[in-house]
Amino acid sequence: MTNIKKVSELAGVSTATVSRTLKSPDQVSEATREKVLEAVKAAGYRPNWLASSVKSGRSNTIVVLVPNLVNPFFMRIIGGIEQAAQEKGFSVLLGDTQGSPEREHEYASMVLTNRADGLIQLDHSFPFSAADADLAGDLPMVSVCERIHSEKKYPVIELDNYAASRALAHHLLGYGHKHFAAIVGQVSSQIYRERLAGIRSVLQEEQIPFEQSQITGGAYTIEAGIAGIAHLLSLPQRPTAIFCFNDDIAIGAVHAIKKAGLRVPEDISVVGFDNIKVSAFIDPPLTTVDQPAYDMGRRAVDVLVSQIRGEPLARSKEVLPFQLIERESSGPAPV
Amino acid sequence: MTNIKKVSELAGVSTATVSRTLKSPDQVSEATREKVLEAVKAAGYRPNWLASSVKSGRSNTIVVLVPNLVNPFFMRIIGGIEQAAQEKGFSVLLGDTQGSPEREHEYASMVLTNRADGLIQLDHSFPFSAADADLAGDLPMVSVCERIHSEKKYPVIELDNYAASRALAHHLLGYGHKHFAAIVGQVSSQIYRERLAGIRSVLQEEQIPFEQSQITGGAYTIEAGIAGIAHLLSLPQRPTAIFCFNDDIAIGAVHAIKKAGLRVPEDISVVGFDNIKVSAFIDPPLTTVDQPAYDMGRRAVDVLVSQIRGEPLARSKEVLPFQLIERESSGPAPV
DNA sequence: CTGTTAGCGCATTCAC
DNA sequence: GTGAATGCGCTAACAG
Repeated sequence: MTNIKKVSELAGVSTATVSRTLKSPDQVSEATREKVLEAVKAAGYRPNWLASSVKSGRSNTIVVLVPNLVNPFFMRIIGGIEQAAQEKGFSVLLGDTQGSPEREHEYASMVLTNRADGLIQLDHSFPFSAADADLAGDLPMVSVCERIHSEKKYPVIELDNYAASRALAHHLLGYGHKHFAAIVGQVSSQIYRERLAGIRSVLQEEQIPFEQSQITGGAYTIEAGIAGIAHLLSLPQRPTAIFCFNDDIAIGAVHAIKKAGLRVPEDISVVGFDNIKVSAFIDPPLTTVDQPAYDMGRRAVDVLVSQIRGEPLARSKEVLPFQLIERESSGPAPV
Repeated sequence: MTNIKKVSELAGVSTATVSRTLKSPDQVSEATREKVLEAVKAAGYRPNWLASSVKSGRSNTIVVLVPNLVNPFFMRIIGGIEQAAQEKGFSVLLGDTQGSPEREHEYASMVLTNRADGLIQLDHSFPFSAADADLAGDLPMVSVCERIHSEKKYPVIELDNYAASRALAHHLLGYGHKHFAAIVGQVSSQIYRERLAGIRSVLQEEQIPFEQSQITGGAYTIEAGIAGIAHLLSLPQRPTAIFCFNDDIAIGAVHAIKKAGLRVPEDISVVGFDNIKVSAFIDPPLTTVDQPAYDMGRRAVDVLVSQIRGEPLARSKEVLPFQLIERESSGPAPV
């Protein structure tokens, strides 16, 4: 272990001077600076990050809690987080929770133990358990996509889900659809409520019924899309247009519809949310709502870091713009 | 900041006793243990991770270098890494390099500065630059999928690419194909060479020509698959079977072939590598080679952690089994 | 501009 | 079984 002391001896100066040479070179004379830098090089010295962090009390690290690593939508968010974090001198600790409260708790505790300075929550079950009530006290935390259930207000970066689902509904209405259905993701969530409310508001304006039996699903997975179609095709009134609450669900739905011998969009139109990469390349390409995932990640870091620095935050809710991407999985209602 | 001293005062004992109560409770009498634990609870004390790590000199953290977060294959590996790391008490720092040598360098340096104890490389360009020659000296490091170019031998967890591509080639030969092509990923890589060698070996046995003009591509992306098809369809002799070097390329290829008015597999068979989730649900479902990504991640952690602990490693190369998944994107050669 | 001193929070000697 | 003292590696305050 080559430490600062060894370098100081090598350069014939004090350890303080070595430290200064590296942290604030302008406080050191040209001559000694050169001497020190040479010694640093000769010794192959790198300052021990752990030691500096103990002093400052800050780890310049943030934890990202994500329910599922394989969802490309989350990963695009994390890409934005990573980029922004690096620009600000922060590292990213990955917290794959798999939806487990114990794991969430464990990762959240890292902030309490100075292992990290703050938390970005891509899941939405915080505060996880009763055991975390204390812990939730004063954590620097930002939520992406989903508001956090807690007395304390945490900032949130989200999409205008209400408006986005209204846009999708109008898009499908424009094609003359009258029989709708939805395959949703996690039910106990803000997203679920807002998107459903958006759809309902439009259909009510048009006096089109939308019953509970037309809503199915429960997970953001391809399998949920397949199972959802199985259910919906068994209904007495088969829907001609289906809202899928993310693109994975939509991919499963398209797959199942085609497997059942029906066509997309001639028999059934399918629309999704997220605009993941592959959505443009399946058959048919998916009509979906583009979410600026990368930017959401970047903004989350901005907000979190100012929280960590104790700066007052301008607004606690940030709504990013969406974009309706019309592709070929939606079309005129069958006659 | 509630520190160990505050707790010791609250419990009326020394800081050493508090420390012991938490680290090795059996060295403390029942009575004082209870007293201390009560004080810990009352103060809401959590040991400062940074401080303990300075002492031990180990951060129990590993860095994962990944070229691209959106590739679901990598993310499955990282899922395995995360799981195994957590079981062993390690945290995972995410290093999204985007293929940039500067970033790779920066992340690799973290190990030198005690910010992390070791490195898992999912990319394969180490040692990144000349500047890293020193750095490469004695880094605990494991490579997944791809051997590292360096004098020093680093352990590697990989697939038997040679055998896997031979299996694919035999599969296609069994369907009577005689005109082959390949859309490859990164060219300067072990994977490229091994897979191509596997294909070549089988085709040579059958006296089937395989020229350089039948090999195209250069990136592991959907776009590369599309561009590859554009090239291959322009050849005088159109191939009837195409090896894609990952599923993303294959998805692009299938998309482009259908867009050109041809059918998969009736006109052209397409096979991939990786078996990412969505491959089973596109139209047609993809014939591909399943790589045990999750297990690869787990094994990588096993090997890395024993390296960190200074244990001698049994073997420096570990080859995991593959599985040929036959689906509907491959079929009889057109007559 | 530079060296000395002190201390971050904790864990590990070594005494008792 | 417990406490006092020491030091991890580094940086900040204070002298000079």
